[in-house]
Parts: sequence; C-alpha cells; structure tokens
Amino acid sequence: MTRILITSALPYINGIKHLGTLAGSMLPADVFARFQRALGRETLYLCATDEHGTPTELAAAEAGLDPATFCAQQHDVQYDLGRKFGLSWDHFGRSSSPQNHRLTQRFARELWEAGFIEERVTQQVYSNADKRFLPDRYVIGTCPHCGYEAARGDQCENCTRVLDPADLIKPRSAVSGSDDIEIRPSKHLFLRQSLFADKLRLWIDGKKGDWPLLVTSIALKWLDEGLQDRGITRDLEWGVPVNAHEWGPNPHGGLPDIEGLAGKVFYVWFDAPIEYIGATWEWADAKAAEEGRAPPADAVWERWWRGPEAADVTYVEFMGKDNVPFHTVGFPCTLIGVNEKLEAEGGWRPASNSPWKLVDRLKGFNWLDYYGGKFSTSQKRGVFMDHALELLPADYWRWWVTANTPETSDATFTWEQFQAQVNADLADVLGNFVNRILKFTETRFEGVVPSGGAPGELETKLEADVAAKLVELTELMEAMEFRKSAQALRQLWVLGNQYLTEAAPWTAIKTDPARAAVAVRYGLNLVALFAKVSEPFIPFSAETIATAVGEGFPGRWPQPQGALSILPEGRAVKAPEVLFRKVEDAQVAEWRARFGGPEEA
RNA sequence: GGCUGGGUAGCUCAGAUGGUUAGAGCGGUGGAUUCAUAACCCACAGGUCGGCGGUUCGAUCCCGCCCCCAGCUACCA
Repeated sequence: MTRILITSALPYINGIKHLGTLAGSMLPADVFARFQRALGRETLYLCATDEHGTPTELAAAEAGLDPATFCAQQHDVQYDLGRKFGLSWDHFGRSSSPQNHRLTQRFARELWEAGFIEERVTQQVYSNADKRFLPDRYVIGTCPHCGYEAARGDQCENCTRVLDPADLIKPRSAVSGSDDIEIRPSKHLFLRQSLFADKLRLWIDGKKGDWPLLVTSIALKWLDEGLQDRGITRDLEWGVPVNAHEWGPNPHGGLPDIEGLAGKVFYVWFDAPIEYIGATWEWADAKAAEEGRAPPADAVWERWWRGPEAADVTYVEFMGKDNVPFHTVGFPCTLIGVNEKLEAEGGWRPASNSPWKLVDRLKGFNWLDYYGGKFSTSQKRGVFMDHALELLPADYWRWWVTANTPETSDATFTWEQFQAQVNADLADVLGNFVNRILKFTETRFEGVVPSGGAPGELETKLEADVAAKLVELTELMEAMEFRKSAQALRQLWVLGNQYLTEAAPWTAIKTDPARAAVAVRYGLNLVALFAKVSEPFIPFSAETIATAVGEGFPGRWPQPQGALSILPEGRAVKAPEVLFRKVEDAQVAEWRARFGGPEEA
C-alpha cells in the first residue's frame, strides 16, 4: 500500500497570511491530501509555523512581547484560521518545538563530524542603538550608483543593483534609523553545499519533466551559477541554539570554536525544513498524549522518513517559487550530508541508522497577485485569511483559489473575476443543480429516491460521459494539476444540468411517471457523486450536499463504474438551505473600496 | 547587469515535440426552456498567438535580436 506524506511550505509566523499564501502552498496541499485520503491511502499532511529569524524578533518587539510569547499567540491565530479554511492538517506544528530543536542540533552535529560544516569569520553590521546585528537588508543608506537615499544593504530598489552594506553612503539602521552602527567580525558556520553540486544536479536532472518546469529551472539556475557554501548560523536570540559543545571532532580532528559560536542560533532556513520531520515527531507525540500514552518510540514517526520502512512513502512538497531553492538545494544538502555521514559509519541499519527520505514530488507555484500587484500588509491591499472569512464562507475562497492556482504563470485576483466565477460555478451550476433536483423530488416524489422505470439512451450516455470525466478528473488530481482538476470538476457538474434539461422529468411526469422516476433517480445519484468528488475542493458544502442525500461524509473517491448507482431506492432526501448565496454587485463595490482595487497609474 | 519564468480572444488562462477551421471559462449577443438560487441548456461573435528578422514547402511553436511583466541574484523569509 502506498503511503503519502504531504508538507506545505511553512507559513512565516509574522502576521496573518493572504490568499496568495493559501494559493501557493497550503490549499493545494490540502486538496491533494483530501483526495489521497478519499482514495483510501494512508496520508499524513503536515504543516507548521516558521518562527525564527530577524522579522520575528522585530515584530515581537513592536508588539511589546518576547518572541516566545509572540510566536505562541501567532501560532494559535494561524492554526485557528487554517482550520476555519478547512485545512485538514494531521498536525500543525512549530519550528520552535523541542522536537525540532533536537533534530536540528542532531543534524548539525552529524554534518560537522562528517566535515560538511566549516567555520568562517564574517563581517556583520552591528547597531549599537538596536543592540543587535542587522541583516544586510535592514541597513539602509544612499545608493552609491544612483543616489537613491533609501537603498537597502542588499539591493537598491531604485536602480536594482546588488549591494553590500559597506557600499552604502550614510548607512543607518532600518529598525531605529540610528547611524550608530559598526562592522564587527563574527564567527559563523557554513554548510559546504559546494561539495554536493554534482549529486544535486544528477538528482534534479532526474526530475525533469516530472516536476514543474518552474521548479527544475530554478534549481538548475542555482547549480549553473555555481553552488556556494551557505551560512547556517545567525547572531540572534530566538532560534535553535548552536550546540557546538556537544560536537566531536570533524574528519580532520578539528573541534568547533565553542566560545566563538556561543550565543548563536541556526539560520531559519536551516531549521525550518527540518521542521517537516520535527512536525512528524510532534504529531506522534501529540497523538500519544491524546490517547493517554507515553511518547512513542522514534520508529513510530521515523517510518515516514527513513528507509527501508519509508520505502512505500511518496513524499510530496508544496511551495511558492520563492521557497524552491531552499527545498531543491539547501534542505537536500542537509539530508544528503547526514545520510553520507551515516553511511560512512557502516551502512544503513534499519530504524537506527537508515537514510532520510528526500522529496519525491515537488509542486511549486507562481504568485497570486491582487489586481496585478502584490498583496501588501502595510498598504492594506488585498484579501487576508481573517478578512476573507468575515466576508464569505471558506468554500468560496477555496473554490476560486483552486480554480485559479498559479501553476504555469502568475495569476491575478480581482473582485470582479472572483464574483463572476463563484456565482457561476458554485451558485448557478452546482448549487442550483442540487437545489432543483431535490426540490423536484420533494414536490413530485415525496422526498424519496424513486423506484421504477428503466434507464434508456440518455442514461447510457450520461453514465459514459460521467465515467469519462471522472477518469479525467482522477488523473488530473493524481498529476496535481489543480486548475485543470477544477475545470474537470466543473464540467462534471455541468453534465448534471445538461442531463436534467434533456431528461426533463417535469415534462415526463405528465405522461410517463416511470420515465420521470428514472430521471430523478439519476439526478439524485449525481448529487451524491458531486458530494464525493467535490470534497477536496469545497469540503464544507460537500458535507451539506452529502447529508442532503443521506450519504456519509467524507466518502470514498468514486470508481467510474457504478458512479451513478450510489443511492438506494426509497431513501429519504431533503433539499438543503441555499448552498451558495450569490455575491452581489454592492458587496463587490464595498469590498473593493475597503481592500483596494486597481492601483492608479 | 546576469539568470529563470511569462507575454495567446474584451478579461482570466489552456494548448501546440512545426502541418487544414488555435481552445475553455467569464463577459457580450441571440435562441430555447419554466423543475430550480431571473437559475439551467443550446448557438453565435471576438485572436497579425509581444515586435522584427532567419531556418523551412509551411512558423504562433525552432533559431537570433529587441520590447514588456514578474521573480531570483546566496544575510528577508
């Protein structure tokens, strides 16, 4: 039996996410997870908050909180919103969890002892006023090339040139504005990614045609430009502490500079991907705690991650394009390095010394824009998860975002498109279909699935059409083609309306009640089918629809054969309240004014 | 600047490993229908496939140059 491990890129802890974050990782991952579960496959869908880094410390300070308290609060907010959007995480962890601390420190030690980490002294900008080291982009000053006065230390936004903080004229802190800054030497650890360039290229080349072009192109771009070693530590307070005192000698007999590394933490992009594994450990611990058991043995969660137990696991990652380098280069280097260390110690020994699994299928997405521009927290442009749910139920958003997933290029959200599409697809096509057939059943067939009559040509054609579309939809879902899957699902819904129009039970009932009974029975079975196949996309509505025809929820993904022989004759059914109320013009006008429309030229 | 992705109908997007009429949804127009949320169903109209040049019997697709949008460029995450 195939097991499916799914992770979506970890949302950063700092602030409530917008629709683009949903579109670019969390929602497609959820749609896929729900689909896999419906197929009956053992599925583990994990996510977590990504909590470390400079922006967290600054946001916490601004909120007047210490980072730990700030992150705990924000994690709960994000968890709550995710659940309200129907995200069916098996666990929503935290990169700051004790489990992730242990894993991150363990991996770092193994990489050091294998010789894959080395120490370097780097020059860092320190702000005396802020009492902290500043990342390059948190230093601003005048661009030496174009004279722009608010150039960042990594790049000038005005002339787009790449900069070094030392290039800036009149440099100052972006945090406090203070010019009391200095450059200090600081010892840091570097992951020797360059050693793995050939292996990575071989691995990525093998994924061509399987992974999206976007993903392999970005990965190869990094390799083509020459893979550099990467700093994996930072001078910050909040993070996973560098545990150099626990490390043994590297292959050259060298021991780490414990003093020089004191007070450092790992770089957020070193520990965040490890949290995919950490979240699995958290999941196992949480499950045990829930059932009143002691924390389980490592083997319980390692079976998802380490061979040979994980040989039947297909690991699928979802992320926006900004995350791709870290998942195709950084994290794989970590795991390959650790695996090589373990191998050198005498080969894989199951459960105690076996290799960590690398991603099998990596689905990367482009951006979802807002009227062709960026969603912006500071400018209050765009739709964020909390506001979205105040306006409309989650399924409206889930449907639109999935149907417009930015797969091959950036996509754009506009209120006008959103309104047109959800009204047409959800209210007019699906909602109205469910309503019309159930209302008719109530008025003319006493609210039960009617018996009698024999299927004719129309029904034969319908069954063939539905089976073909169902096969298409299933294949598209397996292929993680979300836009096309939504299109296929919509076409399936349309088949219902087409059939009803042709079968016209409201006409047949006047002369041939048995014929009308057949049409109504098929119509009701379509409703039952729609509940099953719509569940990954619009789970809340799908449950309402399933309940209306007396079906359990969630159901199994249907087979093409017998897809319209779900309901027993004589079963009572009941039309639900209006499934999807239409979005009104007045609402669109109001929301556009509130959340921003097209930017003035 | 370099690199990566994109530029296709009024809008949002598919697609074509080079070959008769380039597709879908929305929006528009017309028709049909009255079970249903003024819904559904059918049909029609709309495209120099970013520009210029090249290769070819044939280019929207391949090659070259150029323009535009977005991203990355390793200390934002």
